Amino acid sequence: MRNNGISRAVTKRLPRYYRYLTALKEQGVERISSKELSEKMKVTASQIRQDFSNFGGFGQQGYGYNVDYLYKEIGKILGLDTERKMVIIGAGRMGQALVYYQGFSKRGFTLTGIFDKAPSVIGTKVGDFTVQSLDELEQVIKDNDIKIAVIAVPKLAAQEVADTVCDLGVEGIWNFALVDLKVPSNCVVENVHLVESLMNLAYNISVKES
Amino acid sequence: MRNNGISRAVTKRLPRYYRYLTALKEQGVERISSKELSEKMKVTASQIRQDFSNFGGFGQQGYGYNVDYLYKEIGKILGLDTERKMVIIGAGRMGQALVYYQGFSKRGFTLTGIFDKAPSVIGTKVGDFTVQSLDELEQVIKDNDIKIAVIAVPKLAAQEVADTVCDLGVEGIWNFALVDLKVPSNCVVENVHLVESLMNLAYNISVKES
DNA sequence: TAGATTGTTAATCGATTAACAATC
DNA sequence: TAGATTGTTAATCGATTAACAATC
Repeated sequence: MRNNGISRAVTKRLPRYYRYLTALKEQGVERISSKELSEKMKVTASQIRQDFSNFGGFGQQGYGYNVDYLYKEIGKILGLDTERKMVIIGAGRMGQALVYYQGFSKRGFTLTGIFDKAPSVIGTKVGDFTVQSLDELEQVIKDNDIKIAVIAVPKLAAQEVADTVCDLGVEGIWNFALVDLKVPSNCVVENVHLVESLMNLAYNISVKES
Repeated sequence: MRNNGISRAVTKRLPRYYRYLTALKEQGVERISSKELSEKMKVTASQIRQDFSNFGGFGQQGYGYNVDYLYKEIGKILGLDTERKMVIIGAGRMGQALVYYQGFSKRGFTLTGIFDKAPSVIGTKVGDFTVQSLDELEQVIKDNDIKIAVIAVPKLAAQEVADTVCDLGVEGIWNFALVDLKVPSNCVVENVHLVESLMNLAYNISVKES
């Protein structure tokens, strides 16, 4: 992938564009203008054109955007054309739920294993996977070119796990633990802080009531 | 709750403030200045003061902020002082995982039931709960003053569920389905779109590699 | 060609940061 | 009182929207 220097405000919108384009493709729509897409997505047409132009622009004057082409290009930008292997660390409820979670594999994310340190869960089955000991993690990451580690351990254990996997060459951490992880620059973190999302909901309910 | 008109950029940061204040309280810290907090949280002190001043300001010149007081006030703003009952709709993997998810109950969110329409799961146990039929949902929501519905059904079923619960007076939807829900103005939605979060991670990995 | 719609430049709006007077 | 630190105003920066020439 080439381009950096593109603002986070823009890149955060890409997955949503991708989702709408997926739907359009499924519906057999061939082309779409920024205006039509803006109506569907409830954003301005200007923003759509501005966003895409960051990556060079994918449209054609007088025509609009070819859905299939745009879909593929955004997929490439998002790095969905590369298969990335990942492991889940922590076989608690969240870790287990993520094993079963669809939507990964469709998008080039391949789950390779799930790990825990508790002897009581090591060796148990979770879907098609057998929970492995954390002691095996190093070997598995090295042997399988694992790119993503999903951290689903309690918050007090999370930083240590992050240190370990970054050391082992993992490039990205999908963090479900409620802490801000410190990672070296070779590693990026994406947080999923569920409680904070729920608090935002609570806030918005409170405001609405006021 | 009183104030609206506060920008989303600000309110989205409140849960993170709350998290840091919880930790400070646990550590027995009594007071903190915007400068100290800014160093911990890696934001500017200016932003912290600006954010809090939206709600009237909680500090004292020359002293800083009283941790306990600030913690309580932000809790109030977030609506965490009110107990809110919620139901989970969809007893698939995600719905089940959310039943077990800690962190709710600590924050004033009380789970009251889990529902599904598939006869094969109705009646089965998930933790302390028995999965109920969707047919019972209306009665349960009405009888128990349910404020929040967690939608954890497949995307094609999500809008219909949303229509139903909004009709029944639910005030907020915590949506795990990968669709943008249309809801009336008496209802607010907070989305948790996991695949999109994972795509953001993939993007950031791609950029880093470039 | 005429109409449509892009990509891009310019204008506006909002959010963040800096500065400082007020005051504990 | 003197020092510290707030709340707030002003300055800057960035993101969004509007406008339009370029062009398919």
